[in-house]
Amino acid sequence: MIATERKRGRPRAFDAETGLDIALRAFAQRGFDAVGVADLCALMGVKPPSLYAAYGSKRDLFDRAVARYGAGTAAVYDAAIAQATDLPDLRRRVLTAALDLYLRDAGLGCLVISTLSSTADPDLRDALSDLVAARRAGMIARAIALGATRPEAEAEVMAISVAMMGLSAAARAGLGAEPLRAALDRLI
Amino acid sequence: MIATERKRGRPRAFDAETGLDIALRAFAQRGFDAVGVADLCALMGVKPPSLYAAYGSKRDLFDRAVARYGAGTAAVYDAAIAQATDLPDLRRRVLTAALDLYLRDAGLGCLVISTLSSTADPDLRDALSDLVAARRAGMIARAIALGATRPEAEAEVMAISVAMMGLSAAARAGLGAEPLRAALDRLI
DNA sequence: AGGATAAGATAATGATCGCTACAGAAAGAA
DNA sequence: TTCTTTCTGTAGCGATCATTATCTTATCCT
Repeated sequence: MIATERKRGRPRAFDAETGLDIALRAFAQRGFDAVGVADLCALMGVKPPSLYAAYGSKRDLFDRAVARYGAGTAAVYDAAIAQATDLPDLRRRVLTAALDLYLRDAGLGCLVISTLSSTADPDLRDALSDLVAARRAGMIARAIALGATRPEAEAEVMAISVAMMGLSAAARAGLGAEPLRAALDRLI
Repeated sequence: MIATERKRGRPRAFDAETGLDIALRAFAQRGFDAVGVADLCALMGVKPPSLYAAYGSKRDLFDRAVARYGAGTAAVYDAAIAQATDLPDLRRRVLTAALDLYLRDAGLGCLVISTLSSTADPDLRDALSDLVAARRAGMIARAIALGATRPEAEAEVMAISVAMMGLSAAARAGLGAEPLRAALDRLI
């Protein structure tokens, strides 16, 4: 633990990391647009000026939540992709890992996908779309490394991506774990 | 054509059916929440009081759009379900029919699924969720009639439903027709 | 023409949005 | 203590939300 030097001025009365987790949960559950600053403040037990001093803006807070989400899930996806032995195995590993993530915390779905398909902000959609495209690119590269042709790889990864969008939406819609796992078994 | 009896009072300056189509497009493209009454008025070339006089409320207008959408798509899905000969054929017929619908008009996605996964209104979500559940129930009944056990039928229909959610989200995200068709081929 | 009826536009309602000016409070530094 | 720095709460900003009261305009019926 780095010796947190005592800072000058009045100390913050809440933990910024805890607040970020709370925001991440709220954003994943209801999407960026549906979570108001007033909601976030109520959940964190904080007034708007404190939230803005700590995080900048609602969008900045969301971006930090996405970064945290990505940091927490990258290892899972990277491992699934790296360990895949062929195209069907890639699909199976990625989709089962994704569904496990989506079902955590009573079915939050994917923060990125959920907001991508629910926000009205074009800038935000573009940014999240880039994230999804980057993840797809990584899977395509791996599929090609496993011997697939580029068209094959692109089609397979698009199929995986579509399935992920469906699983995220279904998990967030409240569909239970067992039905979704049974359904996923049939998509693999 | 029924002889539209001349009504008393000042005649309406716009066509309510055309306006409903415009609203249907806007709702399917951007979701219920993201389309404001001001947007609808601008698209229809109408002022708010006229819109409210013609349709009641934003929610009423949306409900009428959903009814219209359902009336326009029910035949397609009913045919796909009725013509299916076994479980794989049911999936193939329903998903290809769905994707064709989703790709119309530069990728509107499904009005019901798009709004279901983007609105913050719990009442609206419940109503749309019931619509989706009803469609699933129809498919499950057909699957059982085709010889599947109930668990089999439920799992297969859930797989179809998850794929539909993914396809709708993907189409609305702007992914092209050919990549999506290639991906769908791999999910069948 | 004159009255009845209904749709038009203007303009405003209260509520909520993301965000912030301002002043008071709590800490270290002098 | 007094100064400086940084956070906190109050209270409110302008913008936008869905919705509507009011008045004017256009048409039918007598």
